[in-house]
Amino acid sequence: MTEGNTEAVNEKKSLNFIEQIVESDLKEGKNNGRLQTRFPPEPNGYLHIGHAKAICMDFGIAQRYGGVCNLRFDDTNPVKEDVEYVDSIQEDIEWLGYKWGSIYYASDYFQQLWDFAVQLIKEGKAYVDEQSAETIARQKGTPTQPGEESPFRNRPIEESLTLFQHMNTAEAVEGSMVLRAKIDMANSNMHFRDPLIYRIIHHPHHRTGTTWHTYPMYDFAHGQSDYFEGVTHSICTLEFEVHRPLYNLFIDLLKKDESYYPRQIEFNRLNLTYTVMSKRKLLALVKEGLVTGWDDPRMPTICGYRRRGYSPQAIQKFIDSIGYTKVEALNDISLLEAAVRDDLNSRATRVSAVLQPLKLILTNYPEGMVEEMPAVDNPEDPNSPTHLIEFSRELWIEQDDFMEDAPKNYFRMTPGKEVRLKSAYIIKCTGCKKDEAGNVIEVYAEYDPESKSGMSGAGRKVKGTLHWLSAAHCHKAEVRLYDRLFKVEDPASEEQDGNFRELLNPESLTVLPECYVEKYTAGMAPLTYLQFQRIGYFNIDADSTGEKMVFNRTVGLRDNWAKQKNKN
RNA sequence: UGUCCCAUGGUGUAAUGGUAGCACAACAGGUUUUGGUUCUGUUUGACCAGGUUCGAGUCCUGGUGGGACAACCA
Repeated sequence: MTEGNTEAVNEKKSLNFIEQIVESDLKEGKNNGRLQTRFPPEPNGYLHIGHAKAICMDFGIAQRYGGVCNLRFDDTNPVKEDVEYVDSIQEDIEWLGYKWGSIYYASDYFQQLWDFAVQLIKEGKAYVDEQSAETIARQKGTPTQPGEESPFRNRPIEESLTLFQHMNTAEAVEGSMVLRAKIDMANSNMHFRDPLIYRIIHHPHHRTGTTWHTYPMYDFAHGQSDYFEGVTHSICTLEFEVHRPLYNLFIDLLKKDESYYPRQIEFNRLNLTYTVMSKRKLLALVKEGLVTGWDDPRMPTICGYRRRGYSPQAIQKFIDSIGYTKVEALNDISLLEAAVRDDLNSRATRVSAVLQPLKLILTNYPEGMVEEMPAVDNPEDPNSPTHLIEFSRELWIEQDDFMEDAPKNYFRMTPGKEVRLKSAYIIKCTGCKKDEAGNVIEVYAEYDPESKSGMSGAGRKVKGTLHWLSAAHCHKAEVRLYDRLFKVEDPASEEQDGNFRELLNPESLTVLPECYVEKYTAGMAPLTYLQFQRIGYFNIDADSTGEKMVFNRTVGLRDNWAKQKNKN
């Protein structure tokens, strides 16, 4: 008999609806058995966690089914786009752990798209409209009322051809004319009511400079770009559902080969409680200085989470847990926090830090004596290394860890009770000193020399265990605590007339400039994953200098005491 | 008075016509040199009405509720 069978390996995970489609397409031999996806961001902002969901789908599904995923910048609107974003997008995808096959730009296809547009004009399927934007909008009708046809709709083909050429010259006046596809002004799908496919823009393009003066719109670029590249599964979010018929229509006009047809599939966006995901709003927060930048640790951007101390694995785990469906969901932030705690529990190095310091004096510990106590880097790892931490007569503990009159279920320092100092001794609290105002300024205790960790006397049961730092052997540090960016659960739904700024949580950032941290952290690089024992997960900020280290709180530890305290 | 999409515990998500399960959250307890981790247990669910079927969360019809669509944005 084989010992310890492989049962666990067979653990079946159900496929999401997109995986099912891909699997069956592959099985049926569609597209000659090819799988090709693309991640198509517009380089007009930094990537946020909603993009991470798309990235995990686009790159992940290609990986799982032996396909390829390319990165394509959807750069058809030079007014909003910039190379700054092109660079940050690549950095963020790589940080998340994905590799693209090739990098493409929609702007690579400007000539092909132009030629296709010319072909449509020649076939009488497109025309230049010289009406104003307002007039065209009015003629569009409404979702419940049909539109009316433009007076230019049936102008001679030659005229449209000439005007289209003119649209691409420096002399063309922005807004004076557009190219429209001639489809059906009465169609119930608004996107079929002679959609605009080219508009005049003189703003220089980040890649093509001033070569072009007229640029294709999304609907005339996206599907065609997919087609030119050979994308088989064009996966996007739900709001593009109504664009799909138009996507297919242009593909049909382009198609030369029965064996290949790209397919658009839509899934639900990622929405998170207590934050916003709209690029417009995130940009406003940055531009107005309401946050420190795109990488402010309170931002839902990839670079924000990175700086906050989230690991790529934690983000992937979260996205895996919320799944892909067609239901418009609002995901609770606690799912994200659970994922990062779970990941960091095995990843983070444990160190001691005191955020709200209170002096503790061990009155029977010899003055001038210093011991080095071994501390485990990560107790989750059986092979974890240890490091040494100095112990002496004067220590820092947390203010929260002492209470003069304590309730019964308080396991920490209170006169007459014993607690353990982690990795050191069991001590008994003997009293405290207060200032005139009654604030506790020093706590006193006696240590039991027989109870040092590792000695036989250390075995006795003591309910509370505290972290500590030797006052003479630690470093000062600044610690930044972060809370939810918005004070309401769903700012997007509660905002009215752009007042989302008023919904910001005024206490989303708390800076503690006078904290203490173990010397062990001194040589560590920014982005090191740490756990401040008994407090939470923290990360070293890039603002750290040799003089003073700066830490960001990623997420607190689960805190059952806080819950109990509130019940008392 | 349109077209399309969606509806399973508090939240998110499974099941592919055959015992409604999982994760998070919540609650109770065991273990613990982190009030962490871990382990055990508990509470909570099919939008409504019809129909098809031996059998419907699943298929059909009609309602109800939510969302998307009227940018020279993507």
